[in-house]
Amino acid sequence: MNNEHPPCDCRDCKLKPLFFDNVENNEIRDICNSKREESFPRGELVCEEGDKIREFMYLKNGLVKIFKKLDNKRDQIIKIARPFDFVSMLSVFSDTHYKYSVSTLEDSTVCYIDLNVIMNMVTTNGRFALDLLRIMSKNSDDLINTNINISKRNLKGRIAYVLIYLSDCIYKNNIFELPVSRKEIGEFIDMTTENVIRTLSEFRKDNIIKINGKIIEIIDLSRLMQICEFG
Amino acid sequence: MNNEHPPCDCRDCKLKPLFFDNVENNEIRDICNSKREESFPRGELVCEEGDKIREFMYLKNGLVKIFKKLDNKRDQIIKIARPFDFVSMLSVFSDTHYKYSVSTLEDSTVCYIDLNVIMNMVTTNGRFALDLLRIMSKNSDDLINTNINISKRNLKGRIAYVLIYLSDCIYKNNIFELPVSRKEIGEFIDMTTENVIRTLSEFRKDNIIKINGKIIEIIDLSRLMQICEFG
DNA sequence: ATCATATTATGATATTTATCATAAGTAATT
DNA sequence: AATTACTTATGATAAATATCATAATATGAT
Repeated sequence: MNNEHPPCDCRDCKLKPLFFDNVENNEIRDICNSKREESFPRGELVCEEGDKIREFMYLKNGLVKIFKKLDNKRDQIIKIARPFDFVSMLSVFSDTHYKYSVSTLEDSTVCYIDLNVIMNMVTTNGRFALDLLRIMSKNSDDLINTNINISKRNLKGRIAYVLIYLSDCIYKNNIFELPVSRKEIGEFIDMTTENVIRTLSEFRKDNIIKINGKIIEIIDLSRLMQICEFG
Repeated sequence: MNNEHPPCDCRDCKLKPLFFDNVENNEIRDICNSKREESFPRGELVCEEGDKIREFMYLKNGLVKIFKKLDNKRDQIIKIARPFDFVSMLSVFSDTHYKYSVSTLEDSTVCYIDLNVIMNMVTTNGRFALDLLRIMSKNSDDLINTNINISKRNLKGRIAYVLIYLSDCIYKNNIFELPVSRKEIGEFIDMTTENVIRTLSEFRKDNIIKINGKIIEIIDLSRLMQICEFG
């Protein structure tokens, strides 16, 4: 047995169903042998737009934001993603360099797989190729939907939308700690920082949420859903 | 020779480089035998959100809009696409029903290919699979970029952006006929119809463009580019 | 040809949202 | 402990954008 690699547990990886459901054991071995894991504390840059794409990467645990620089003062956050939601496929198959930056919003672990291994598997394992196509297709749809959901809403509706998104999709709890600053919320849903703060304050005054720094508690969900729906 | 099918010319299709560069002659024959072409006059619905996806389709010539219903009064236009820009891959690999509607903005021809033939080719021809992944990846990137380009601009900047887009990318001419109504422009770049009309009128008054119904002539491109850049 | 309907157009006004100013609280650094 | 920079907070004001009203023109249907 080869001891140069860490004990291989890819076969038990909880992300396996994401793309490796249709991957044979010998292929899994290839992946294990070439994979590399890296842990990042909260607030760290995982990759930067312009960087050369060297590996296929996916989020094993944690939370990240995917964003693009607009100017010195402001980024555009494209997506806030958890494991299963994020794989670096956006540019991998169409470009040699990243078009977006990724940084961690919580302590996170990223798994890197040799690009050639992935490419090779696409060409040799048809079901894996179809899985990748399915995931990319899903990603695209999600992007489109998120964009529509944001741009069709007014400011109150947008804040309601993110709060429900964080509560429902990310933390599955009506009380949670914001993983981002007010400024970043604005960069995600196209608002100024002041208006993010103001709108949150209004919700607090109207007893829809409680605010304690970054801790948010949703205390009137039905009202919040109503605002999300009708602005 | 089998005369049940029309003379097969897929090998000469100008769209071949889009995905069939890496497809062998016998596979091209399969495609030819199962393909079907349909012509639509301007303003026709090609598919509607909710429809069952029966075939893989791509635009052979013409111009289409891809959109989603927001409510009775208003759609969201996601993309205005020409051949090479449009293939119905958005939902094909992740869903059984269309998530978006497509309708023609100009007389158009759509080519339909049996989904099973495509799926089968993905699993048997690795380079074709990689080509599809590359195209989907490119599509995603384009979507993200367009969205950012629209949302970061003010109304004048948005109108300047579409005019330049139509002139540069679609018609390659500084004089062209708008393929869409003012309302549709608004549905694409998130403005009210009135403001689209008003802004176009302003540009006319400032001698940046000439307007004659749907005919637009850009007479001061550098000024328009400046507005596009700085709003 | 006529009627109904949608599109283009413009002005007045209301609403929404951004900007500017100021300040207090937090976090990081020296 | 002091300094600096960043975040949160709030109010006042300006600017951007939407809404409402009205009309002329164009388009499609009968």
